[in-house]
Order: sequence, then C-alpha cells, then structure tokens
Amino acid sequence: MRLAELSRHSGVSVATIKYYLREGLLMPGRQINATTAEYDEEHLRRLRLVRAMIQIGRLPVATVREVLGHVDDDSLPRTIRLGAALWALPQVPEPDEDDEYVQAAHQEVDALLDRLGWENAKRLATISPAYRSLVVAVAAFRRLGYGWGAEQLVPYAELMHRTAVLDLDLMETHPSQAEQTEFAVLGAILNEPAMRALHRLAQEEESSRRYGFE
Amino acid sequence: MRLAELSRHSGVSVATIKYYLREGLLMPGRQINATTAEYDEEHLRRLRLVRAMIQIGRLPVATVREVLGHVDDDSLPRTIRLGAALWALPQVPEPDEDDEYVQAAHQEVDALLDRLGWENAKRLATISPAYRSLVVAVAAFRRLGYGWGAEQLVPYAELMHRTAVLDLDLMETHPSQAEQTEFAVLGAILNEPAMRALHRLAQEEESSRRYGFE
DNA sequence: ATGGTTGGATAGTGCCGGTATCCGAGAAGG
DNA sequence: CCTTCTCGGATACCGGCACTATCCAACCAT
Repeated sequence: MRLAELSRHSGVSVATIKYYLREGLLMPGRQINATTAEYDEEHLRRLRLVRAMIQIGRLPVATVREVLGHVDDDSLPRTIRLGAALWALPQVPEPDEDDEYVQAAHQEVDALLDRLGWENAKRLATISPAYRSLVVAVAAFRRLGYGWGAEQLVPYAELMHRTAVLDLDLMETHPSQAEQTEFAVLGAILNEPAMRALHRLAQEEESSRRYGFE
Repeated sequence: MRLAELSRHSGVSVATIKYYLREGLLMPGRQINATTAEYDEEHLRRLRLVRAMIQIGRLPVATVREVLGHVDDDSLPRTIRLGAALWALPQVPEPDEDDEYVQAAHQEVDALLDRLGWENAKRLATISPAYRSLVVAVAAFRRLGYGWGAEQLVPYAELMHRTAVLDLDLMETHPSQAEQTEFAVLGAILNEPAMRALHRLAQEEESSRRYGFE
C-alpha cells in the first residue's frame, strides 16, 4: 500500500497523513526506494486509531503521541502501562491549592473516598490526575454556590464503579495483553464519548418521561 | 463593583473580562458615566459560570454564548429550554451516512434503544445530537474491529439511565425553574468532567484490586 | 524521453482564546 | 484648579494548534 492508497482506504488526506508521520503518530512505511514507501494493514489500523482519538476523543496530537508511546512500550508491566496511558489523557488545569474552595473540595473528595472504601484510589490520590480533576470540578461547583460534596457524589461514584467493573470485564475478554492494553486505552478514550452520548440520551428519555415533550 | 474589582474577585484578568464582554458572554455593567461601569454579584456569578464552562467543560466561546442564550430565554418551556441548551453542547463531526460502518452503527443503536425501551429517545433520534454522537462512536469502534454493539452497550446504557435519574432528582431539589435550568446545564457541563474523573478513579481502584499495583 | 506520480521538506493558513496597547474621560489628592 | 492615576472601551496583535499548499527531485509507466 502506498501513501495515496493509505489515504484512500482511511479517508484521511495525504497531507494529513504526512503530518501524522512527521509528528510521530504513525510509524514510517517500509522504504522501497528513494520515492516510494510501502504501508500495510498495521499502518491503516494505527491511522484509524489516531483519527478516532483525535476526532472522537478530541485528544491533542501531543497527547496522542504520548498515549501511543505507552501502548507500544512492551517493557512496562500491564497496570503501569495502562495507568501511564490513561494518565496522559487531557487534564483539567492544576488546582490552586491556596484557594479555599479547592481546600474544601479536597476534604469532600477524601471523605467520599473514605465512605466508598476506595482504599487504593486513596493511596493514589496525590499522583492521580483523575483525583485532581475531581477536586477541580467539585471546587467549581461549590464556588457557584452548590452544595456539591460527598453526599451527592456517593451514588454517582457507585454507578461509576459498576461501570469500571464492566470496563475491566470487557477488557478481560480479549486474549492478548497487547490487545487488552489497546482496548483499555480505547475504552478510556472512545468509550467516554459513547457514554456521554448515552448519558444525554438517557437524560432526554427520562426528562420526557417526567415532563413530556412540552 | 468595578471592572478591576470584578477581576480581583473572580481571578480572571481584566483583559479577559473585556474579551467576554465583547463576545457577549457577560452582560455589560450598569454604566455610571462615560468611563465607569458598575458590576454586581450577578456578573460575578455569571463570570464564574462562564469560566467553569470554558476551563472545566472545555466549551468553545461560541457554544458558551449559545448555551447562555437558551438559559436566559424565559420565553421557552422548560424542557425545550433545557434541551436547547444541552443540544448546543459540542458535538462530534457529522457521520458520513454512506459509510458502511455508520450504517451498521445506526442499526446497532436502534436495536439498543429498542431493547432498552427508550421510546422517547427513539422519537428524538433523528434530531438528537447525542444519538448522532453515539452512532459515530460505535462506528469508530467497529471500524477498529471491535464488536461493539447493543450487546455490550445495554449494561452501560442502564447505568447511564440510573445516572440520569439521579441528575433529574438532584435538579428537582432546586426551587425555581431558572435555578433548575442553570443547574441542569451545569450538570451536563460540569458534572461530566466530574463523572469522568470518578470513572477513572473507579477504574484505578478496580484495576489495582484485581491486579495489585505491579 | 517524457509526463504524471510519489514521498519528503518547508512554509503558510485559519481559527481561537486570550493579550497588549492606546486613548480620552473621569477620579483623587493637594 | 491642576496634576497624576486609573478607568473602560476599541483595536490590533499573539501564540498554539491542526492542518494544508507548494515545491522539488526521484521514479515509474508509456
């Protein structure tokens, strides 16, 4: 497969593929001679993955590169690789630790983790971007005057835990570890838009059940 | 409160506030004289809301303007207002209806809605952006060779429905309709990052329960 | 041989949040 | 009253990012 064919099969323009090659998102093709390179199914697959991450997952190019780096790195044990890939995902800006709302949010989130019994997550709290994101979101809510704390979050957290159980069950249906890692990353990146969509659909459904269409 | 004070109270730079005023994200202050305008708590609140939507929700400025327009529009009935605000949220690119994966995804999603008994959502299918987003995400998964369809999505959808029930219950605890609408929009915009964070935390928790830390 | 492709390098584009600069009109202090 | 500081508003500009257009030499098909 040559560049133009890769472009046709993927629906991605030649110029864009060249850009991804330059950015290291796509491994170079096998060079046949000075002006021809050969690409295969693996390239096509990777290209589709990259596109999905960028277009559906809205990841910045630099993040895609980082995530792919972890996915490709065979030297790390599974959970590290998975965690590394997931932690590269886009983050909310750093919380300002001096802010009173941020401090209150910290306490709320810690209380939440205690009430849930998420001991492991608590151990990861200081380094996990997810923890920080949650703190930032809770702080924003409270700044706007909503009593958004452990009380309200517990039922959500329990639902999300059940979702995570589904995620990992689904991941374990894949035979090889490489596939599992790719699927887990995909799950985190592509599943989330799908879940967001499902969530909104569910809101529309429930809302029209309660209030009708008018 | 003058511009500089508004800036100090909100932590947003004067230049940025001016930008938001220009863009119509913030209503102009009460003009005292040719060079002074007076802002109040309402402005501060709106400014915090705008910041949260942009920074935490990552909404583009144009979308924020649109969402706020619907929130402020008292002439519409609640569900329309709510729906209009939610539908303005950022969307995935339009699916290419000729694509075979997209067509298969359509069928899967329709089958999913049937199995869930989401009659109302089905009626909204042709116009709901959430429906389209779901189709796009499912198509992307299938293009990558994963059997991602009604079968796998049903348990997720049920969890999301329970989440939506929580959302609306929580919304109904607010007394006025204006507050309810704002809260619903906030829920859709700010709650999602929080849920995403909870989801990742839950994944970390469950993953380390299953596989330990190594 | 020759005209159309090919891959690679480089520079440019369009958008978008946000900044910097400038200005004339008050406000504040003596 | 006069000077100096600060204010709000208009305008031009900036930097990052995801692409895209152009150019060029090498190659392949006729």
